[in-house]
Amino acid sequence: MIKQTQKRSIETRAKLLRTAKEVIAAHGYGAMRVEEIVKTAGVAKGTFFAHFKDKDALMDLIIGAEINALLDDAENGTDPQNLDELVLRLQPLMNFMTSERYIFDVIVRHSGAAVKEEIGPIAQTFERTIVIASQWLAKGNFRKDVADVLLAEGIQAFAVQAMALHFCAINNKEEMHSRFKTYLQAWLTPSSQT
Amino acid sequence: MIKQTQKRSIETRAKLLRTAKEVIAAHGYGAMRVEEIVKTAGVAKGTFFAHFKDKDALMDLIIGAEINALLDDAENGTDPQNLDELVLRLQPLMNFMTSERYIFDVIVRHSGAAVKEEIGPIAQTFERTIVIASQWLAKGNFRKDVADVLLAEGIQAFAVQAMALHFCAINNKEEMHSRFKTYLQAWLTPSSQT
DNA sequence: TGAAATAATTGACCACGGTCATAATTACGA
DNA sequence: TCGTAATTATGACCGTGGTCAATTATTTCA
Repeated sequence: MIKQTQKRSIETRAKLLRTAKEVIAAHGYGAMRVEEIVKTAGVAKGTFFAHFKDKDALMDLIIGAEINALLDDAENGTDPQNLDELVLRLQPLMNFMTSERYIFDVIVRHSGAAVKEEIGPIAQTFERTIVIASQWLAKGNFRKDVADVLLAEGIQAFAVQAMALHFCAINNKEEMHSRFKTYLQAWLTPSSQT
Repeated sequence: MIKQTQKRSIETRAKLLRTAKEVIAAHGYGAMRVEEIVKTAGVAKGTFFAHFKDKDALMDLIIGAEINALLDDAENGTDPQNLDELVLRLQPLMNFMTSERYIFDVIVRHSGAAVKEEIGPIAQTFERTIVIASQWLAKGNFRKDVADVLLAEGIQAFAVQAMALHFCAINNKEEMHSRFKTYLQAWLTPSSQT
């Protein structure tokens, strides 16, 4: 049986998404309430859950889209050739991911796919990041004794670590990036150590 | 003004903790309900929140204690001298952390301290892990071109990465450990690569 | 010992995510 | 154009974490 999606349904979904983005723009991600969205959009609460599995799924969608936009930016321009350029290129991404504690939590929760068949938007951006980073590594002036994909996964691991530590009250945004650089220096250019 | 804690209060808190552990033992961490605990313990719901900031704080306490016990085990015996021994020594810890999706989420949420002054139990175990691991690294046959503490932080980052990827339906427990080993090989013994 | 001060407990109440039987709307064949 | 089936929307309702003014228990001290 082929399910026919009615035009009405598509419009409702679009309206919910639009409203969600407005609410988020106004009050931030963590303050987003399903009840506020449905009230603002003028639909019943049940309608929301007919369109999105749960609140987290909506967040996955919206945050995933934001990350993708930032990855688009990161892909533009000449490939980073060294450590500083690499760290700099990833700064907007990490800044967004740490702009709210709630965002970081959602991202970590969705960074691994729940089911093989259905990889969520955020999990897809993680895979995309690996692809992009390993291409940079292949062309740039980095360690060559291990596979680029493995190196890229390491970059991701260190980025998560630096971001997680950022949420200690002691650490600020600047420390996050410099810590990240320290990690990558040891990871990507081991021979350059003194 | 010195706040005096009454004996009654200490007993109530102990009863809540005991009951919580029983409930968890019976149904798992993720299925733990505050309402079930207070009902079983025979106290009002408000009493629970007079003793613990929120449900997460209780989890922080109980899971932190469990991790500490596993770290005690890991500290015993001769220090791991090579990669295989290191990975093997950390297996019980990683197995516990990934035994439930909910546990891993709680751990990640608490791995960074929220406030400088008050570092929670789980965050403390993360610091303790760094100390233990860097001592192993100092004595064992591992890379010496960077500080042991930095290397230890990397181990933690890769462990988290391996555990996060474990929750993809595709990956099983065995893959988690072998993936972890692959990471550590590139991280701890870069010169050994072909 | 009794009354005031402090500590601990209570449970009705709220917030908010999520469910589901029912109703309304739309699509489609005759 | 009507009747029927499929799709979508509705909102009362539930589960559960968390709050707080009121009540009860305990301590202090004259």
